[in-house]
Amino acid sequence: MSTAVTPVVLGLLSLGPRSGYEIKATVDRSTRFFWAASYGQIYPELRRLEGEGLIEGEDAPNGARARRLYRLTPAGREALEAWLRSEGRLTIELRDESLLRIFFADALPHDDALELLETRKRIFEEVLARLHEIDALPGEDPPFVDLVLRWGIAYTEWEAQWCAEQLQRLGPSTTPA
Amino acid sequence: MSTAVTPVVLGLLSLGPRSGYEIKATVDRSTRFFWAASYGQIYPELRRLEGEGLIEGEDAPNGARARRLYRLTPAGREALEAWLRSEGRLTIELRDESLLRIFFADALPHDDALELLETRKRIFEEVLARLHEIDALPGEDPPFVDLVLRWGIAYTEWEAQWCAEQLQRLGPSTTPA
DNA sequence: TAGTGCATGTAATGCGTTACATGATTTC
DNA sequence: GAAATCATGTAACGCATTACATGCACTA
Repeated sequence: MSTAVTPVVLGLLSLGPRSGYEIKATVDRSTRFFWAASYGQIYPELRRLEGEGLIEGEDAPNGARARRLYRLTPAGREALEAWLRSEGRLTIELRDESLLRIFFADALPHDDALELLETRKRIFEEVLARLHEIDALPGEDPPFVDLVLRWGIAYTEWEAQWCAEQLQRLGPSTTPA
Repeated sequence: MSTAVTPVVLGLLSLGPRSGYEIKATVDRSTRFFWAASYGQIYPELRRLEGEGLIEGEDAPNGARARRLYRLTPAGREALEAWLRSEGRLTIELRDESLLRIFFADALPHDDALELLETRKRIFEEVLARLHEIDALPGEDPPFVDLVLRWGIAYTEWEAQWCAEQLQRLGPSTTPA
């Protein structure tokens, strides 16, 4: 499980055979919210994993358009399960520029500082809208895939709610007429 | 505001003069939860900012131990305020391996999948303990610095709570005697 | 026929961490 | 006298994104 993309590739292939392009597309509407991956990582990784026998590729062109479908091998499934069960510290990292601004908001007049909370609220409301769109997409998801989507929605709602509460608490900003 | 460390350095110096070492130490018990910074970024950045006139350094050795204190210049304060008010997309990125595992947990037997939720819960409970320690540290924080600490505690509690609820919902795991 | 989506791939770039080097001071 | 902490700094490395190159297929 050497690189950070390895689990995403193995995991998505555990849900069914896919091409590199489809892996990227799936990442973009699912894991990218908490685990991003780019073409520059995916394609080299697919070849590496094939070389190691964890996945196998099969040419499946659409007409004259080249396309290569990958599927998990039994060894690949074992590697995925081993990763899911492995011990050791899990990376959980956040990089949140909005929060950083709020952290330093004492450098601003009070109303401008509240504006930062307003902005944060708006950001999460926009994310929430996008998550609802994804949720409305047809097709069943496996239970835990769905659970993580629920998490995304609940978390995003919590963030927006938190901002709303703080805005309330810190006094209605002196809105001009 | 060219690099990612710039706002942290300017922001922390807006709270009072500090050395590079102290900036790193402050980051490690405050912003690192949502905005990390390493020596490899901080020291070069301090010199760059001094060259640009946004901060100024003053030698303030402790005995024979070299030490250089930096403080914000008026231009630096303006740059900080400009950044706080600037428009454009804010980076908000999450990298959460625990969530990634839960996302792919359908590959495991149900009880092992629940184990992943248990692990996530424990992780956030540990973070919460560390945040409470930081909270108990003596000294007043500026209002918005404190607000972000409150956010950290509330958010972490929410995460642990969410795990607890899902564990409840998905059935008590068949705990062996 | 022009634009968008499907499909694969890589080179360059930038960014940030890790690890190391050095040395003084305080604490046990 | 050893270990931890204060203090500054950089080189190497790895990782991930960005941008580009290429070409087919479908649709408006």
